[in-house]
Amino acid sequence: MQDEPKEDRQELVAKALAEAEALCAEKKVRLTRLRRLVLTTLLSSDCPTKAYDLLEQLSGEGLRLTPASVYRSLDFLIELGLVHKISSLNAYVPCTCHHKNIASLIFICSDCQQVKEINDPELYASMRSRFNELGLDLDDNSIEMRGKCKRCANGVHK
Amino acid sequence: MQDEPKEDRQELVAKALAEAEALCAEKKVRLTRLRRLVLTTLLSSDCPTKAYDLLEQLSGEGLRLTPASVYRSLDFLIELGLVHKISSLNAYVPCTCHHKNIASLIFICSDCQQVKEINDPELYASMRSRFNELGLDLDDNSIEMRGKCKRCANGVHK
DNA sequence: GACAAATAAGAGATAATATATATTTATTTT
DNA sequence: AAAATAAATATATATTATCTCTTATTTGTC
Repeated sequence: MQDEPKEDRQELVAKALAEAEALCAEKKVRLTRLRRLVLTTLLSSDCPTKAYDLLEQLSGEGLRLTPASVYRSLDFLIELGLVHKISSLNAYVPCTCHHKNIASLIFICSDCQQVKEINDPELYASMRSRFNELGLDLDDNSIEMRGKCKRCANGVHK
Repeated sequence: MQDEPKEDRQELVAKALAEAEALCAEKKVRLTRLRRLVLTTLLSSDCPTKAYDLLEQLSGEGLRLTPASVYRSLDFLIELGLVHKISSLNAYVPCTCHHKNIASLIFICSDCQQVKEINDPELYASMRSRFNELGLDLDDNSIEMRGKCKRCANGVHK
């Protein structure tokens, strides 16, 4: 959503990859070449990426790849919490919470389709407690919502 | 989610249809036969219904029907707010807010997949105001979240 | 009521998204 | 280096959704 610190993109990718490596080591699972490539591609993109776009981009890089392989890698990354699926877009984004294990909300701009992950423990807690009153037990990282991001609300596109 | 008043299902369907008629009249749009059938089918179901299940059910009733027609009807009903799409299930549910124009949250049980629409203006307002602080402007009826419903949290299936 | 305009539905094809299964290959452990 | 485990490939197919063009229906308007 373009309001991150203007740190170099490549640096951010490298940092996120290092975090992913560490997480996989900790969980004793393998960040294989394909999984790393998928994650890198997602991290390098400015917007949610579709499975078949991943397929195409990575195939372009000389890999021989099928949809199933891409989906398996995505599932792995999602399971680990490194990637989120945006159901309403059928697209995927890297997690930006740095694995602090904070439940987050996914905010999707209904104009520009960009995604912002909201870490707001206080808000989350108040939502969770309200749901508990209703007898409902909220899952972590399961909230997808739409609205206008700052830029679009201010009419950037108009 | 099976905790509604034990009013007769058919009565509820009839009531909802009457409300839909009224809404269409007010908006000067047409609740055609197909649209009414689609809505009736959704209202009559205990759980979110998939587009191709609608297709099959309605075809069973002697209609000649294609996917496009079903999707067109769904789009119409969604546009009017009479139906919600559950993106994470690729399925559709009738709106249960009786068109009081109250923004609601969609709660999906991650065990039984049933859907509960939560009308809680206070909670919604507090979320909206928190988002405003972040420069984000929440859309109405755009929130999809998952968790365990009362029954599943209590281990009904165990 | 007859007609033109607007709206909706039907037909048929196809696109986009995702999964299943069996087999092969690669990696880790022993 | 063999066995065990995990991952990837190949191939087929399932599921979800849209496009284009034609036909039917409804809604004013005369």
